[in-house]
Amino acid sequence: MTTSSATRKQTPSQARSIGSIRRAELSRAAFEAVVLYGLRKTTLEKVGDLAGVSKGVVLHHFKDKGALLEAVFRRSNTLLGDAFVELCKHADNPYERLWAIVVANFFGTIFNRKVCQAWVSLSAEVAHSSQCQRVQAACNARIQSNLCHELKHFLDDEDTQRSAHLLSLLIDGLWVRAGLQAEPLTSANAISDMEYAVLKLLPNDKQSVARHNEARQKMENVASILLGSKAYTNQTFRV
Amino acid sequence: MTTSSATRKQTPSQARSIGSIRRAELSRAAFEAVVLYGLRKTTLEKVGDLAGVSKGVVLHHFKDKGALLEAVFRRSNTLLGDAFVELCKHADNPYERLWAIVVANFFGTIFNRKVCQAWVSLSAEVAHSSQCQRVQAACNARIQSNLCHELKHFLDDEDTQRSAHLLSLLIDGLWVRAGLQAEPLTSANAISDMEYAVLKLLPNDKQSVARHNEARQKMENVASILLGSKAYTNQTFRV
DNA sequence: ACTCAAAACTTACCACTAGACAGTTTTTCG
DNA sequence: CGAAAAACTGTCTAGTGGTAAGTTTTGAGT
Repeated sequence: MTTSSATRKQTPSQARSIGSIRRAELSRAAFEAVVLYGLRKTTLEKVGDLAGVSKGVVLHHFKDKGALLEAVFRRSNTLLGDAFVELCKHADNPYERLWAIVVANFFGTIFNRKVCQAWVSLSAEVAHSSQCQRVQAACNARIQSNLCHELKHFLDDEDTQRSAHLLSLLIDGLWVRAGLQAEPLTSANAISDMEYAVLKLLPNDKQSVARHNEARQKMENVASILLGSKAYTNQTFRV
Repeated sequence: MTTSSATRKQTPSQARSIGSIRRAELSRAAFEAVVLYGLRKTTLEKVGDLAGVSKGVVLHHFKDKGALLEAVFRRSNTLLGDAFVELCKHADNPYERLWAIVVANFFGTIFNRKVCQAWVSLSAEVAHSSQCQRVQAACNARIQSNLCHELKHFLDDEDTQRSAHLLSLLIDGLWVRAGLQAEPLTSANAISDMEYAVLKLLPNDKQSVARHNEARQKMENVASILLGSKAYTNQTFRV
């Protein structure tokens, strides 16, 4: 009773407080602003405008600009993680789960020049916040753990660790490139690069290659249905 | 001030104009500022202070802050390239030249948390400038071409291209990680990751492994002598 | 040595931004 | 209802990027 008095909000149908809703709106608007204008030209006022409120409101919900960007960063990573979880529900074996990870990271809706640029900006911006370093570390650890969980079906312990690490590095590399490179880096290209790496790191006899191919195509299909239908585009990373 | 008049004296052997000297000084100071304070807190005034001049001077030599950061970016990439060229002079075969590329990118003097953080910040900042996109593209092309030139001794054309691409992606990934990760990523770790990748992508029979190992150690030695002695540390990326 | 124009530099200034703050409206709940 | 908490607004300040006008230094031509 006394403990719950801290969170005094209790609208039975709506669990979230207005504050948390606003914070979500604002971090979404902030991400949009970074995508639209670039980090350097993203001001609190523009974020407020995009959310339909005044600049002051932004600072009322986030103690400073850093905290706002921190929230955006956390939110982006969460969404990326969610995409993987969603995709994983339709993956039935190690091959498919492996490709669920890859496809979740590179599917067209969230993998494009502007978004990757924003991601790089945010990462750089947020690097001094120890809070965000933990988020980032947790995110990397999660991806790596997910990769390990699947790769161990194909490799021994030592190689599983190293390969998972390499693949996660490759993912980061592709995101940076996509953000910096002038000519756009398509999802197909990125996934193809990952495929080449996977086939070099894992057993690549004829049968394995075929199963990887099959799994990749299935997850790409699932992704295009899931991310296309579910209004993921409007809700999250629309550009 | 006698000091300022002394610095402005130009010996006939020095062909460079005062302007280009100042620009070099300023871009060096700007890089230092980004490393010290982070991009967000790097102001023209601080850059001026680090270079011992007023803010106005900075804008006199660079039309705006973007142009300054652009110069810093170009300068960094040039220095990285020079390190490779320097190293390459002591490499006598494809193995050693391959490891010259790797070692040049990851040797301790220039590969550390602060510098990588600065690199990521700059990359993100500069992504909108088409001028810098060309610099970046040229830089990537150069690394990839260098890699191809050596890899083709071990692989067919198709695999050479793809492997070179993968390795250059891996380099970017490692730089980003080094910048964002809380716990520092050592040169040894980075080079070890590259080694694992190289051995998976290239022929990895006993003899090849031995020659790679030998080449890696030689280039590491050369690097520690070259970069240590030549005051590279003071001149360029001192932290 | 003198002139004078260009280059280097300084200073004063403007528009805008992050952030603080005090005051006002709206929600929430006893 | 009514008071307290939360949401919100407008205003103010310190700082920042950028401009422009003015001052000093440099150096090439006479």
